[in-house]
Amino acid sequence: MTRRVEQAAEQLKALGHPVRLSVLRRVVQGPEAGTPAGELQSRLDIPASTLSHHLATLSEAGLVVVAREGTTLRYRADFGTLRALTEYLWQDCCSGGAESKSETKSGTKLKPSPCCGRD
Amino acid sequence: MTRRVEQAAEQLKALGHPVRLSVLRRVVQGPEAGTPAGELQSRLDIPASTLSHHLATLSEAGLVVVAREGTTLRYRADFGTLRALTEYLWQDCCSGGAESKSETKSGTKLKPSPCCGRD
DNA sequence: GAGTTAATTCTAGAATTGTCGAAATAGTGT
DNA sequence: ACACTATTTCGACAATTCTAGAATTAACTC
Repeated sequence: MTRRVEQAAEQLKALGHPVRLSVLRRVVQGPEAGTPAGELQSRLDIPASTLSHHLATLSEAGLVVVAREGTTLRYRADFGTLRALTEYLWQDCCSGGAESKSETKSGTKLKPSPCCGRD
Repeated sequence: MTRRVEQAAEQLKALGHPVRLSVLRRVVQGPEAGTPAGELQSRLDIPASTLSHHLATLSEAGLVVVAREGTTLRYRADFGTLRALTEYLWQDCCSGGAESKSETKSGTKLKPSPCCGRD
């Protein structure tokens, strides 16, 4: 159980909630400078305190970053973290599933995931 | 809050636990026919009932598939689901973070995620 | 059918998470 | 300092999740 596994699990868990996943999507698609918490709140239509709690979760997991601008707080995605997580997931868990989308030119059913033996 | 968001959240949540993430890694790297629950159990060194619970969670989320072979149950990864999830995560949440890895030939900081307006 | 092995389901207690109103904090303008 | 807005923190309760021992089911062998 390396540190990386724990970290990835924490981040995946943070994404594992409909509201938080929606928040992330909005934030990713929003302006580079970040999306104000208030805007997220009115779009998602949930109490501010609830949203704030979810934002804190995303933030603690390192998936979003916050910056104050006057009285409003702008949240933006941390693409570095996001990309690293997706890559981890892909490499360690998903790649090699060559069967799933018709057949690859080279033979069928190659052994999955190349990166092994380090957990 | 489309169905897809809910589903992706459920799957991400299932991955959001160190034990389950470890299980998935083992299963992905294991034999195509699937890895026996007992083998997972001895490797991870947790009570069988606890592991069984986690396997059920992964299974309900559609991330793994089970098949009986005599008295043993073999779990294997469902690469279709896994790939779809990774793709979803990448496209909707991560792509566009072009800054994170040096600079892409074409200009800097393009607007993130292409797929919008459907949540 | 009795015995054995593999794994799940049952059950229950502890711990964590989710929700949200009320109160507090931070920043801005007057 | 006061008022106003944006957002968080506090506090409390409900709901869910985690863990693991005990009981159970399933399949095989003799």
